[in-house]
Amino acid sequence: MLATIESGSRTDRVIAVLTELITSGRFGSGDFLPSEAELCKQLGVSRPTVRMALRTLETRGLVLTKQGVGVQVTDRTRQAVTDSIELMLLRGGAAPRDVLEVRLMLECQGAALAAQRATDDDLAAIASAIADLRNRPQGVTETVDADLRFHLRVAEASKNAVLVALAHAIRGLLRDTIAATWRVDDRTEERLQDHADVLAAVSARDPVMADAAMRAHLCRTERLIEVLREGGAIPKTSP
Amino acid sequence: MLATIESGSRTDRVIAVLTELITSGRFGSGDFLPSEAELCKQLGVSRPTVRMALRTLETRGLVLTKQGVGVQVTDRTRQAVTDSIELMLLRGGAAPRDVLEVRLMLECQGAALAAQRATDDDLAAIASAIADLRNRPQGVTETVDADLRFHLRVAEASKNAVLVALAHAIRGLLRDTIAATWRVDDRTEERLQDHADVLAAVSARDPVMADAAMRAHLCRTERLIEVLREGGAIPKTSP
DNA sequence: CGCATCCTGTTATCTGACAACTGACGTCCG
DNA sequence: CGGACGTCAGTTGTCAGATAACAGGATGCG
Repeated sequence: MLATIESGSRTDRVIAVLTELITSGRFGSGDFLPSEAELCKQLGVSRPTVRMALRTLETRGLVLTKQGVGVQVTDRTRQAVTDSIELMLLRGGAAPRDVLEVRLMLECQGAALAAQRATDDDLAAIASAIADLRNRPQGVTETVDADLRFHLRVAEASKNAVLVALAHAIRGLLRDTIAATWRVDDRTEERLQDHADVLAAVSARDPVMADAAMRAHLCRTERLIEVLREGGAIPKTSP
Repeated sequence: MLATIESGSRTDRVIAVLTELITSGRFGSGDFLPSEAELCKQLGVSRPTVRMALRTLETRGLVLTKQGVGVQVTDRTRQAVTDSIELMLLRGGAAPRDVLEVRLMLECQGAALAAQRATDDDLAAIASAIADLRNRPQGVTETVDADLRFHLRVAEASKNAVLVALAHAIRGLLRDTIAATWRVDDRTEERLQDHADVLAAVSARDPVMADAAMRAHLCRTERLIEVLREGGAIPKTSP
């Protein structure tokens, strides 16, 4: 048992203990924590207290509780980072221009890094996403998903987890806007070619060209967004 | 009242409702939410459910619950982002290198934007931060604060709220590391000159030079961090 | 052997209660 | 009259026990 006198509420102490158990590796990904009842006995607190602590750990992406099964240790910390960034931007009332600007920075630099670090698997994954997009899936939703997958794969090829989380969060904010751009059939062929250009630059291990290709692609999309916004297809409040 | 039938557990639904209330601005920073008992009545769920939801909102930095007082809406989302990234680093989902790399992107591009958009007030604020740093305050804490202030002022001069928020969150991660670099007296003069160079470039409205000056400064710091890390002054787990 | 069923263990939620804390109000004493 | 103190209502923190919902394996039957 811990020293009885510590700072914070009991819940906070339970959070600290469980977090330590997981980050120290005593419980690895996939392992199941003892049941809530067991944790109560071992920690000397009631079930609501344990549950509140577990809820915090779940929010932080350390565990995943499944009804009827148990509490499983996972590593969804990247998702947690993405979520909190998205919330921060939502709360801060991010201006559309600001979001687009930062996206441009992150994705272009990400593409440049990808050109330096992408493995063959990464290249295959990017190519696969492009193929999905070319095959023109049924609805707009599938198209947007494929588009999102392409950008995500490029970001992942940068091998920078922080950049992936940031890019992903920002993309989440732009999802509706980008969906609108795919709804119109304006210059679709050029946009598909843009994707191929990015892949070519990354495959050629040319950071400068990768940056430029991605920049050209995003700028084209931004111009399209601007047109749609003037036409009233996109509300100005959401980026 | 929302439709009673939605996906997810009741707790998830309560989380969604409360999050919406806050992000939509119905409750602003500083406001107090209704008491837990009141929320129970209005949402039609029991207190533990409400409390679990509130706990999630608290870990995400949206509210702050104080015993005997109530639940206050706050904006600690930047802290939440910093915390979750830190957790991701601890779990090995990201490397310290990733953090430094993203910082480099954001701050360099931010400096370039600042060169295009800084007002006279911004320039004065940056100069003021540099002056504070030159006057060599008493302790390391004050030095680090002044350093932080300098970088924050530059970011703010970019007039991009998203970039400011991200840069601030990332900086929070590096605070201890940067404090370590100021503890040693290695090439302090050069680093102070770096700051002046950035200000000069921004004042000259030269984006390329501003980017380069900031890049030079950050790279110098990174080299120092590398040296300290090899010497054991900085644990490798924290960036 | 295949399949439906039951059973066990788990989490999700509810109910009611009490403890601890905060802030403000009223009271008492100097 | 003024300030220190106690009291009190309202709030969050925690507990105990019970019930419902769920997943997966064991069991029994055809």
